[in-house]
Amino acid sequence: MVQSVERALEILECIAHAGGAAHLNEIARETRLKPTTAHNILKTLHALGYVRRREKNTRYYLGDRILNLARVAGNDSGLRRTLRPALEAMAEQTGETVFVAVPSGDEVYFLDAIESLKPLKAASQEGQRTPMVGSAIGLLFLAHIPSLRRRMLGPHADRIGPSIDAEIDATAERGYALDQENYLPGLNCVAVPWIDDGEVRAGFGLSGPTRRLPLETLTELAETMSGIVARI
Amino acid sequence: MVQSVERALEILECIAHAGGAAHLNEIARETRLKPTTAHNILKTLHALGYVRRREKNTRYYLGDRILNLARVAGNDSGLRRTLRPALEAMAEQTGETVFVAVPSGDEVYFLDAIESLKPLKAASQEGQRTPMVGSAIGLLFLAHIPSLRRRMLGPHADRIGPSIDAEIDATAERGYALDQENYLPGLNCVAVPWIDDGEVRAGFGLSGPTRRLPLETLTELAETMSGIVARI
DNA sequence: ATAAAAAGTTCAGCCATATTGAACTTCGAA
DNA sequence: TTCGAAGTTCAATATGGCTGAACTTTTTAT
Repeated sequence: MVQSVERALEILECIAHAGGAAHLNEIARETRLKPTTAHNILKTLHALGYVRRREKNTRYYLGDRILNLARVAGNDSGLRRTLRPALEAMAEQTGETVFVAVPSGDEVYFLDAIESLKPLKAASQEGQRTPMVGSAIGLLFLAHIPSLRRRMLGPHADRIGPSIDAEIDATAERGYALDQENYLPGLNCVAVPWIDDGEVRAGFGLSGPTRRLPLETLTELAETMSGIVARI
Repeated sequence: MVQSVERALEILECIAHAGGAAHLNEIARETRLKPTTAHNILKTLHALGYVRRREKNTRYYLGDRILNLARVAGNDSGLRRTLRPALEAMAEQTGETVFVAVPSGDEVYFLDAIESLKPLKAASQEGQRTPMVGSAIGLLFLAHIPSLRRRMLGPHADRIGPSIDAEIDATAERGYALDQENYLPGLNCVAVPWIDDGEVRAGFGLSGPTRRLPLETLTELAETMSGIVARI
């Protein structure tokens, strides 16, 4: 492991996590680097265009050059377009709030969503991010992407939550993920994977009030959703 | 400058440049690194999720984690939506092929375009990339973004083309960029900047056959386009 | 407006760390 | 199956990055 590479990327993620802009000391604290070291790396990132600064304040911003890589690495809008019909089918057939999410580093990113039309409904989280641990959709990714699981949990899985490892195993076993009021009391979720070219590229989720979605209903919905996904 | 950070990013750009996948030796050759060094850095990038590998072959691919940063750094679709009306106005008022482009690292990226309806027209380059040097739109960015100019040309500007420095100065002076058959014989272009919050975020370009677009017409078009941009 | 505090930047020396080449293993073409 | 090419590991070494102290700039408080 090349130390400074790891640190540089940690700094970039740190700025991203702070919403795209951060102060040197903020970054240094967050990454547990000495301010001087953080400064050195930021200077490099700045010189290369991956980080920028504005006249007004002393913050460090993420630079456009990152988009250079992203445009090749993958394109969200293409993916969204591909999956939209399936999402619409799910919304129609289930009547609940449904969404598409992708693993984005150590977090889950909500790519697209359709809200239920019912008076009591789960909110769309389109454009938001959520930690991997603690949601059905995150569980889904952890269960299907071994490298992610290794990176996130490693040997000290228990620190995050007891039984988390067992939960992931159960999810992997049954193929889809369930969340019964873990993410939020009163809210239940199911999530099924979209597997393309042998790997999980995205996940479809459905959430709604517990009263409408008992365990039995959730498992039925998982079947319905899997059926739709299979036809993509 | 932290050397290994620079190298790591150069490697990522190298993979991106190769279309998203590359062999170790390819990367090592391109970046002028020893294969072992490249391997070390790639191993780090791989462990962190910025680079991935597939079972089938030994190539290194760009990983999804980069999108993590890109989602915060900026979003092309938002920008495109903002600029679309202006682009449509230009298409209507000029009748030529018009486009929106952004600086993307050391290259120009074509974000959006509307093709002329005339029988002889410039092609849309939407989604493509082009070097900074050699096009009106690139000239525009070089003239308006000092840091970019420094990075691209540095002290040895003459190596790239004679008089390139003079051309950039002239572009900066008049505010918009011109290309008379430099990019392609028979093709003329104008490009005007969109300045937001004190900095160039994108550029609007127009191109068409030389016969329809003599110098005088080009300067008039620059006025027209600037007027439209000012109203964004 | 001024001063004090906080934040950011520069620098030179030292030691940890990345680099290196050589040896080894795996992959892929013939 | 063989052979050449591509990828990976390892230990030694020198390089390059880290560090703290001193300095400058920016921000906040009075």
